[in-house]
Formats: sequence, structure tokens, C-alpha cells
Amino acid sequence: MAQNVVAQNNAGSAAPRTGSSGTNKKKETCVKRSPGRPRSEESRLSILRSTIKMLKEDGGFSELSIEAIAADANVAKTTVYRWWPTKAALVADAFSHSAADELRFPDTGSVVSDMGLQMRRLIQILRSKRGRVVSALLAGGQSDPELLKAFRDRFLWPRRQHAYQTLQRGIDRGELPAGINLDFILDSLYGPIYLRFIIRHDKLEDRLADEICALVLKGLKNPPQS
Amino acid sequence: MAQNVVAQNNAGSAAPRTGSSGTNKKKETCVKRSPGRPRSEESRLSILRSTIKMLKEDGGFSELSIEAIAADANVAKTTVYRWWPTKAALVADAFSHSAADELRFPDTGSVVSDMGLQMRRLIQILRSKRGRVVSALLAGGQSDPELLKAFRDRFLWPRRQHAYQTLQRGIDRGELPAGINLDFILDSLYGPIYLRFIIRHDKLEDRLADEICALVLKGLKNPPQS
Amino acid sequence: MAQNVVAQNNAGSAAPRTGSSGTNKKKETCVKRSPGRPRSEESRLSILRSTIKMLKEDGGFSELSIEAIAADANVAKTTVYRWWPTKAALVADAFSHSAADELRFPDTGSVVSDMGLQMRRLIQILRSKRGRVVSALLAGGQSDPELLKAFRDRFLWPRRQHAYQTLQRGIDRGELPAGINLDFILDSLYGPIYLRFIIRHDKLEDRLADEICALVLKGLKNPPQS
Amino acid sequence: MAQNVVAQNNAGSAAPRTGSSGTNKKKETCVKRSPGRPRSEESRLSILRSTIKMLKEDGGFSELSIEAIAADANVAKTTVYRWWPTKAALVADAFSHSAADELRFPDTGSVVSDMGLQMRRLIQILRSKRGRVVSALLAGGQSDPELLKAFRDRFLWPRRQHAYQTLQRGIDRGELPAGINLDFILDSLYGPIYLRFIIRHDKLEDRLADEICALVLKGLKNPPQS
DNA sequence: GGATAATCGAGACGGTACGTCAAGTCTTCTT
DNA sequence: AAGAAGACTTGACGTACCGTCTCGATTATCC
Repeated sequence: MAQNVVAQNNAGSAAPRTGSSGTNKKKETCVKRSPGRPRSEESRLSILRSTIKMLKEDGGFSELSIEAIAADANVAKTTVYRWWPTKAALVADAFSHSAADELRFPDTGSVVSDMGLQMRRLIQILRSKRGRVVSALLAGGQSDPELLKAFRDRFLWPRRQHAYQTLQRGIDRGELPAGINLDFILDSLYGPIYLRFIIRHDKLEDRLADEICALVLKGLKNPPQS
Repeated sequence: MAQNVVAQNNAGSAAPRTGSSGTNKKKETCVKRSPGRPRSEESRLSILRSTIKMLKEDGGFSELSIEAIAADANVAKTTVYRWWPTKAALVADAFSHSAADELRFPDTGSVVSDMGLQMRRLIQILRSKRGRVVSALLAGGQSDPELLKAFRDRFLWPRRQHAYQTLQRGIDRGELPAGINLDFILDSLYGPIYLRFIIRHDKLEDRLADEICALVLKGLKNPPQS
Repeated sequence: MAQNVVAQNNAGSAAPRTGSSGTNKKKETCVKRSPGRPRSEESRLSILRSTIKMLKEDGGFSELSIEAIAADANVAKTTVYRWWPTKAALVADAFSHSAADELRFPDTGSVVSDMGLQMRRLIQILRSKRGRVVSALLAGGQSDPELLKAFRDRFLWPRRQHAYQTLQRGIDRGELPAGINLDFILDSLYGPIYLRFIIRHDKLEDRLADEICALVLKGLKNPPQS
Repeated sequence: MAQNVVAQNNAGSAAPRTGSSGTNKKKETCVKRSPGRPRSEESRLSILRSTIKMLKEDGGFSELSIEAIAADANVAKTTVYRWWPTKAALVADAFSHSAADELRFPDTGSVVSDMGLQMRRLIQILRSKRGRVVSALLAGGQSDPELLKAFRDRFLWPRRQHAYQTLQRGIDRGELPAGINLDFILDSLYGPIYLRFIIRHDKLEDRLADEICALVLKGLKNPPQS
């Protein structure tokens, strides 16, 4: 049923734009364009924008209706269905489209500081309207593996790649012991944040980032002497 | 009309109809029974059972339909609506009804061991079919605060109460330093578990419990000497 | 299913009142009263009153709900069902209970005048709120023969009996020819009134009565000479 | 959203798709067809047919359920609701759709004969299964002015137009006096028929038509000499 | 005076149909 | 061909009454 959610649906974007120098009289498009009316970039963006907008405003994933998106985007319902096989695919696409790269990892020369800063930033994002989108994505993902995969592929893994580097720098600098399981460390660092984000049983404050770093990274630094 | 989602709907549990102990002459019935046909306990249980059953089987919270529950429970749809104002209320009730007390905290004389055993058990439950119910609850809760509150009130807090005691025993025994924020510790312990459960990016194995305990609790034991 | 709608449901009314001479010491009730709590006359009247009230106010027969009647009459729904097998039976009963004897036939010494006056009165009633009850009765009767029968037995026939007498007086006085079909005459007289009442295509005014009388009765008076 | 009950829903009747006659180069289509999938004529007819069918079979107007109609017509319930705002509108439409022109007024050269024949035909129709439809329409109309209006607009008035002509011919021929109120005459003629049809207190036979004509029209012919 | 019996209130029960919403598909005209 | 428009089937929604049922409380007669 679900087609590749991860694939770039925005095909066709590639390059009829690069006019390509030349002296051809007629259509000098290098790239073979299929006949017929080309996909409307305007519609595509409008749909993605509306999706994000409604996720931020209203409710969760299941409250989101394609009907409403199409209406808000001033687009026919069929246009949505033509390009995204499921609501999950659309939301995943919209999410990745909106995912600004605000979560860069800094390099201050200290693992604790680097991780702390980035985690702080994540907390801020989760608390913002963008957090609603993440929330919807995770909620929807609980009954749609594809959606969850999209979250991982477009949000989790790219950031983990940077996190690995940050941690590795710490190891190289001797701040962290070698031979540790990086994924496990990262789960320990981010777990508490997501826990409070999901269950909402306690405040999700900036300094939580520091407290976790203090506990986890310094716990690593000083191996048990017992 | 609106019903307290948290309140126990199973009133009339202890019906002392055959009271009569004592020497009173007339009516000694302590509990005044309201007039009218009494609620069918059979229906109530059947509905709760079917709810859990369908959550375990099919999909998530939004895939669950009251229509289907009523059909499966051999009960009129109106009977469901008479007692539970929303699907969320029903699922919350069903969840708490099914939440057996399999998650008791042991008392082995060691914090690390106590917590580890309990976390192990949680992991097993999350991996089992019951995990689907938790998953649905958390997913649904992302767009329904009441549902999330129900999860906390009926699942999280009761268990935290025991956890506090377990940790306190550790402090009393000198295994943990005094003056620590218990909730923060618990979030650190359970965060990674729930993270893997929700995002499903890594295996959720039993030994994860021990690894977290080792990192977090032993990190506490040995305060940084720097 | 339907029990005799026409039968007096208010059995038991018969005569414990006629004390019957005698010298009995105790309870000299001649009529054996069955044991058990007697029917509440208050409830019965309240139900009938509410039924009429709602028919006058709201909509037609099918808009009338037993639920609403019971609520309005401050009576349990079961009490209604105990005494009237169907809504039709109840409405029929209520109608006959409310049917005041305002439609007496006068005796002025002239058929035309007698009939005219009575028809005038009928028109006034149909135009009043009571007309809504008649309308509901006829509407309901179209899919419930029992209800229609009730209308005839309790409204139509009693009045026709008097009409026969009025017409006969006219015949005796020589105002009308002998040997005419009285029912046909009455249908001719009342038909136009009911037609306008039912189809509401034209005004239902008092003078319609006179016009019909003029046409029909005078038409009878002067037999075609052709 | 609300739909004119009286309006012809069967738009698009004359679709000149294959226009092209003439010398125009391009599109000569006179009637602009709106975009989108066109309404299914098949569904429309099926619904109307089923409506009539069920009215003939089962019970009255209130016993008729849109659910059942949709099922019988093999059509989704929403399709019914899309085109007819209320059950009344649907029934009115169905009625007018089924109302064949079997009630033409003849022109035999005699008013009495013309009217008698037509009234005879009406009686036959009312006695037939089609009578149940009329009955349902009038019953429903008692609590729904729109439905009653539909009956008048689609059944009563069209026929009255012809009746006026028939009567006028009689006047022109000297069979009837000039200056009479045609509507009053028609109410007098049809009133008794509908009275017996609605109240069902007496037989509705063919010869009733002649008897009424004899009474009413001949009564007119010979003005009272008193 | 206690058993018996029928009523009444209250209200839960299994149903049926309601009228609405959104889903996803299909058909048509327009660009 | 894509897009806009909009009709289509499907299925669940939450509500209103239906007519039935099971209660406790009441009110009578009968033994």
C-alpha cells in the first residue's frame, strides 16, 4: 500500500530551469520532460505548508484531514491524492520540508557543553509550535510504521550522525572513555527529554539538558571504582 | 453528563446486601441502592475486555472504533456511549482495568537490583501485546490531554509511588546520595526505555535495563571527583 | 399486537361509586376490586393532557414521542406503555378525552340553517388549535387503520347520528326530498371543508359553510327538471 | 445547500454534446457543462423508483426510511442526502416523477360527462397502489408544509388548470351559469372523494363520481327558484 | 398484621434510523 | 498529462426514541 515515503516526491524539479547555453531555436530543454501539463510547484508547496500549519494549530495526526488540507491549500483533493499515497506520507513529507536545520551541533571543545547546547535547543523546539508536529508524527507513527520510519530517516538519523562526531571528539579528547556504545549514550541523553515531552508529567525546561548531561556524561567520565 | 474519566466507574463493588449482622430490626443496608435497573456488570466487563482485545489486535487508538467494540462485546452502541463520554475515556478505563499489578517493585536489598528487575519487567510488557495498548494510549494522548492524564494517573503515578520508596531505601542504605531529585532520576532511568519503545530505532532488550541502571545509578553513587 | 383501541381503557371506573344500599358493616363495595395498588387516575389524566398539549404545540403524529409525553406528564415511560399499547391508541384516547361536545346540532326549524350552523362550528374548530389534533389523527391514521377507526368511532359517527336526525327533520318538513342517501349528502357537505383543511389550498372561512349548504341542500331541494 | 423542492432536479436533460452542426470552427456547445463528475442519472432514477416502490408497499410517510430507500436503490445513503434535503423533498420529487398524466380531462362536449370521467379516473387511482402514495403525501404534509405545497404544486394545480378550462367550456356552452367560483365548485366536486379516501368511512366507488356531478353540477344548472 | 399483588418511579438495555463527516475513487472539463 | 471540480461508495460518528427489562418503593386487598 504505502509507497516509498522517504523518496523525494518532488521529482520533476530537476532542472528544466537551467536554460543551458546554446543557440537552439526551439525547446532546448536538455532533460526529457514528459508530455502534458507539468506538476504545479505552487500547489505542492501550498499543500505542504497547509499541512504543517494545521498540525501546528489543531490537533494531532488523526484529527488532521486531507479534506481540510486541500481546502486550506486551495487545491483539489485529487491533487493531494495524486502525489501522496497516504496521509502519513504527506505528513512525513511536510515535516521534512519544514525541518529547518536549527539543530546543528556546536563544537565548543567540550562534549558536555556541545551536547548540552544541542539538547537545550531540542527542548526549545519541542516546546514550540513545531513540537506539535513532532508529537503528531510520533503519535501517528505508533500505528503506521512508515510514518515512524520517516521520522527516523529525516529527523533522527541525520542528527545522530552529527552526535556521533561530537561524542567521538569527546572520546578523542579523553573526556569520554573509549569503547562505549554511542547509541546507548544518546538514548540515555535524549530519553528523559522525550519522556517528558510525550507523557507530559513534568516540566520540560532548558536546564533539564544540563542536568542530564551532568548525570550521564559525568557518570561515564568517572567509572565506578567499586 | 460528562464523566470523570479518572473516577472508578465500577461503583457498587462491595454490595453488602446481606448485611443483617447485628441485632437491628429493620433495614440495616448501609449502601442505598438507587432505583432503576442496575447497571449490567456483564456488559461493562465485556466492553472493557473487547476494547483491550481490539487494541492488542488491530491498530492504534484512532483505528479503534466504538462501533466495532460494541459489536465485539455483543452490546448496543448506546450502552457504550451511556457510560463513556469519549473513546479516550473508554480506552483509559479499559487500560486501567487491564493493568494487572505485574509491575511490583521487589525489595532485594539493593537499589540497582530492585530497579533493574522492575525495569526489565516493564520492557517485557512493552514488548508484549500489552505494549500495543500502551502505545495506543500514548499516541491518542498526544491529541487528547484527558487520555494522557488517565495514563499518568492510572499507570505512571501509582508505580512512581513505589519507585520513590525503592529509591528512598537506597538512600537510607547509603547506596544513593541524599538530596537527589527522585523524579529526575526516574526519568533518566525510564526515558531510554520509552524512547526506544516510541521511536523504535533500536532493540528493546532486557539487558538495556541493567545498562541504564549501571550508568545512571552508579553515576550517582560515585560523584564526580573532578 | 394492538388491543382494542376503542375500548375504554379506563376500566375500573365503573361504579365503586354507587355505594349500593345495604347494611354491610365493612367495605360494601359491590364490585370486586382486584388487589394491588390501584391505577393512578392522576397519572392517567396527566398523560392524556400532555398528549393533547404536545399535539397542539409541536408537529404531527410522527413528531410526537412517547418519551416527551412521559417527561411532560411527569410520569415514567413504563406507565404510558402499561396502559396504551401503541402511540396511536394513546392519541386516540387523548383525542376522545378532549373531544368536547361543542359540536351539537341545533334545531332551528330549517335544515339549511341547522347544518350551516354546525358546519360553521366545525370550521372554527378545525382552524383552532384543536384542528392540529384532528390533523395529526388523520395523518397518523393513514398508516394506522386502528387510529383512523378511533377517529371515526369517537368523532365521526357520534356526530353523524345527530346529523341524520337533523336531515330527517328536514325531510319530514318537506325541505328535502325523501329517499336520499343521507351519508352521501353529508359527505357532500363536509367533503369540501375537509378538503381545504387537509390540502390547505384555499381559505377555510366561516361562510364556506353557507355556500356549501346553498349549493348542496338547495340543489337537492330543486330536482333537475331536465 | 437547501434545495428547491419544487424545482426540477433533473437538470442537464437536453445535453447537446454533439452539437457541431453549422460552420463554427470550435466549441459550439450551447449549454456550458460544469466540470466535475456529472450526476448519475441512473442513481437518481433508482432512488425515485425505490421511493415510490416502498411507499406503495410498506406503510406511510413516517414508516419510510431513507436508509431503506438507499439500500433498495443500491445507492449510498449520502447520495440521497446530497440531492434531497429532507425525506419530504424526496417523496415529493418521487411522487411528481411517478405522476403520469393519466388524469387528462376529456372533452366530450358535456361538462357533466367531462368532469365525471375525470373524477372516475381519480377514484380508480386513489383505490390503486398509487393511492398509498397520495395518502402518504397528504399524511406527511400535515406536519410538513413543504410537502403539502409540493403536492399542490405538482399535482393539484396542474390538474386544476385543466379543470378550469373544462368548466369554462361548460359555461360557454351555457351548461353552467357564468360568474360562479370555479375553485369552490371543484372543491365541492372533489371534496367528497377525498373525504372518503382519507377517513375511509364509506366505499369509494366509481359511481360516486356521477352522483357528485349530478348533485353539484345539476344543482348549479338549475338555480333555486325560491 | 403479615402475605400477596399490582402500580409507579427510575433508569439501563438491545435496537433502528437518523443526518453528518471524511475517506478514497472515479469521471468530466479545463489548462 | 495535470489540475480543478465534484459526484460516488463506504463506514463510523454521536444522538434520539423505540419498546423491553429489572429494580425499589408504594398502596392496596386478602387471609
